[in-house]
Amino acid sequence: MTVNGARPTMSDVAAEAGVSLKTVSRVVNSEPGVSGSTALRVQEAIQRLGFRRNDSARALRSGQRFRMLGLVIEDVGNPFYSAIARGVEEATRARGQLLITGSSDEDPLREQELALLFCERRVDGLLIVPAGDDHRYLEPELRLGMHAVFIDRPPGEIEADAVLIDNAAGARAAAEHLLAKGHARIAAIVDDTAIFTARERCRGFREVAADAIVRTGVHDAETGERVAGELLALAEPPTGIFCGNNRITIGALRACAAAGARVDLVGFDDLELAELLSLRVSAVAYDPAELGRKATELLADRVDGDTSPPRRVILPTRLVAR
Amino acid sequence: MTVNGARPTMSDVAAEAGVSLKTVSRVVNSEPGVSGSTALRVQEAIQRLGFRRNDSARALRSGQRFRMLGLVIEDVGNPFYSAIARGVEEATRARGQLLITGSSDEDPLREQELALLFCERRVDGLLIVPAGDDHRYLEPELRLGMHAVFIDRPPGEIEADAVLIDNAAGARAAAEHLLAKGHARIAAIVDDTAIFTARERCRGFREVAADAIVRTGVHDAETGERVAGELLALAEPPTGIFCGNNRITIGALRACAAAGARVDLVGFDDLELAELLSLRVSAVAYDPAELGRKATELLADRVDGDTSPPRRVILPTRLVAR
DNA sequence: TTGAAAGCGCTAACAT
DNA sequence: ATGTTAGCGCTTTCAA
Repeated sequence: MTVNGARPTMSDVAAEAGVSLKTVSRVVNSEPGVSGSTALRVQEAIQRLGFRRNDSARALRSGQRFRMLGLVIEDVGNPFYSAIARGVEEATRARGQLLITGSSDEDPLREQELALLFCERRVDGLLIVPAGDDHRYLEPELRLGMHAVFIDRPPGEIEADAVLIDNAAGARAAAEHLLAKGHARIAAIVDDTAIFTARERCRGFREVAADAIVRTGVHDAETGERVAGELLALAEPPTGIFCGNNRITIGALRACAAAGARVDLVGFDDLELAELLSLRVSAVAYDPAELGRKATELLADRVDGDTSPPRRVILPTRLVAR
Repeated sequence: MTVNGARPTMSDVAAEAGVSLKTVSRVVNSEPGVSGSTALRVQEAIQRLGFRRNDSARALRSGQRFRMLGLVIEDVGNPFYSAIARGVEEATRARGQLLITGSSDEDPLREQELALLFCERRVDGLLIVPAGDDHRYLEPELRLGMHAVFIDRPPGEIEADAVLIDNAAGARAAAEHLLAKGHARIAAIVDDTAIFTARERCRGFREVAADAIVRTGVHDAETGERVAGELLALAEPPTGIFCGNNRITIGALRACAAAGARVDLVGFDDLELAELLSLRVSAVAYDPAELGRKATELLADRVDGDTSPPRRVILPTRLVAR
C-alpha cells in the first residue's frame, strides 16, 4: 500500500499492476498500443500507489527541453518588476512552461549567479533584467545553445535580443508637457546615468529642454526627497519637475508636501493612486507586463530555432496628463 | 572546440582532459583525492568545452533534494502577493534553494494544477496561498513525503502548517479606532465572506461594532467604489468606514473624492502613498514579506524532518493612525 | 499489444 | 590518486 516517504516509481507501478515497465510508461504518456483492460489496471495501480512521474528523469532521458524558463529581475517585491514577471508568466503559461524566478537586487554578481544557476537547471531560456553591463559571462552558454532575452535594459558586450521601452521619447513628452503648461523654469531628477534607462531619459529630456536644471544619481525615494527639497529651496525654484522613476516621484511628492510647494510633477512610471493625490502628478506611462510578454515570445521563437540576427523591440510610452 | 548546440558532458570533459569520468566528477564537486596538476587539466578542459553540470542528472542519481521550492500565489503582479514572494525568496536564497512561482488567479483548479506540476518537478516543498478551500488533492503527495505550508489562508479539509495574520484583531483595532474618533455611524466594506480573511475581518469588526453597517462580497476596486458611493448616499451616511482590503480602500477613496465627502477611512493593508492622499487614511498594517519568510522557515523544518503536529503561526498587525 | 535491453548524465560504492 | 561498475527513473529502440 501507500508507504510513507517512499515515492513509487514506474517499476513499482508495473509490479503492482503485473505488467512491464514500458506498459506503464505507455499509459502515463497516453501512447497508443495498450489494451483498455491493461490500461485500466495500470491506472488503478497508479492511483493506489500515488505515483507521479518524475519529470527530471523524463527530461534527462528524452533529451527534450525542460519546459521551464529562468527569469532574473531586480526585485520580485517591486511592483514594477513584478508586473514584468506577471507578463512573463502569462506567456509561459500559454506555452505550458514553468518559471523559476530570482531577484538580483541590482547586484551584477548576483545576476550572474542566478543566470548560471538557471543554466545548471537546464532551463530552456533566460529572461534577464540586467543589473550589470557586461554579459560576456553568458557567451559559453549561448554558444552551446542557451538563449537569452533582455528586458528593460540592453545587454552589455554581447549581442542578444532585447525588449525596451522608448525612454527618450517618454522623457521628451514629459518635457514638452511641462513647457506647454508654460513653466519657465523646469528641472529633472534622474537616476544614475550609468543606468541605461536613466541615461536615455536624461538625453530625451535635454533634447527638448536644453537649459533645464538636471540632477542625476538619484536612486531612492529618500534621496529624491532631499534633492527635490534642495531644488524647491533655490532662489528661483523650478515650477515643473520631471522625475525619472517612481521612487523619485514619491520622494518629490513628499518634498513638495513638506515645502507646501505647488509644483507640476511628471513622473516616469504611473502611480496607482495618482488621481487621488493632493498634488497633481502627470505620468509617462507604459505597460510593464507587455515587456514581459513580448520578451517571452521572442525567447520562445529562439528556443524554437529562430536564428535571425538579434532583435531589439521598443515599446511605446504614453503621457497621462493630469 | 566549442561546437554549437552540443552540450558537453562529464565524459566529454574526461576525454578532453585524458582522465576518467569520476575524476572530472571529483573536480566539479571539489571532492578530495585529485592531484593539483590533474585538477588543473580538468579545469582547463571544462573551460575549453564550456561544461556545466546537469543538476537534474545529479539530483536524480544522488537521490538528494532538488533544492527548489514551489510557490503558488494569487497573482505575481499584485504588490501584496509579490511582497510575500519577496519574503519567500529571501529565505530560500539564504538556504541555497531556487524558487518556481505560479499564479492561481484565485482559481482553485489552477492552484491544484500548479501544485501538482511542482510535485512532478520534485520540488522539496510547496508554499501555497490557497485559492480553493479543499486541499485533499494533496493528500497522496503529503503521504509520500511532500511538504506544504499555507500562507495567508489556512488549508481546507487537510491538516498542514499555516502562517496567517491576525485578521480579527486587526479588524477590531480598526473598529476601535473609528469609535475612539467619536464616529456615531460607522460601516465596513468587506470581500466575499467565503474567503477566510474576509470572514475573520468581518467577525472582528462586528465584535467591537455590533450595530455597524456591513457590506460584504466586494472583491475589486470598482465594486468598492460603487458600494462606498451607496453608503455615502444614505440619508444618514456613515462618517467612518472600514475597508477590508487595499482594493476596496482604493474604491472607497474614489467614491469619497467623487462625493466630496469627508470620511474617516481605515483600510486593511497599508497604501504606499497614504500620507500624501487628500483624504486621511489610517491602516491596519502588517508585513507580507514576513509571512513569506516565516512560511519558508516552517517548510524548511519539515523538509529537514520535523514531524511535530501541524503548526499555525499568527502574525500580528498594527494600526497606523493618520 | 506487450516487453527486454540500452542508456540519458551523473554519483555511490567499490576497486586498484 | 585514479578508475570501474552499477544504477537513479525514465524513454528509446528493437524484438516478440
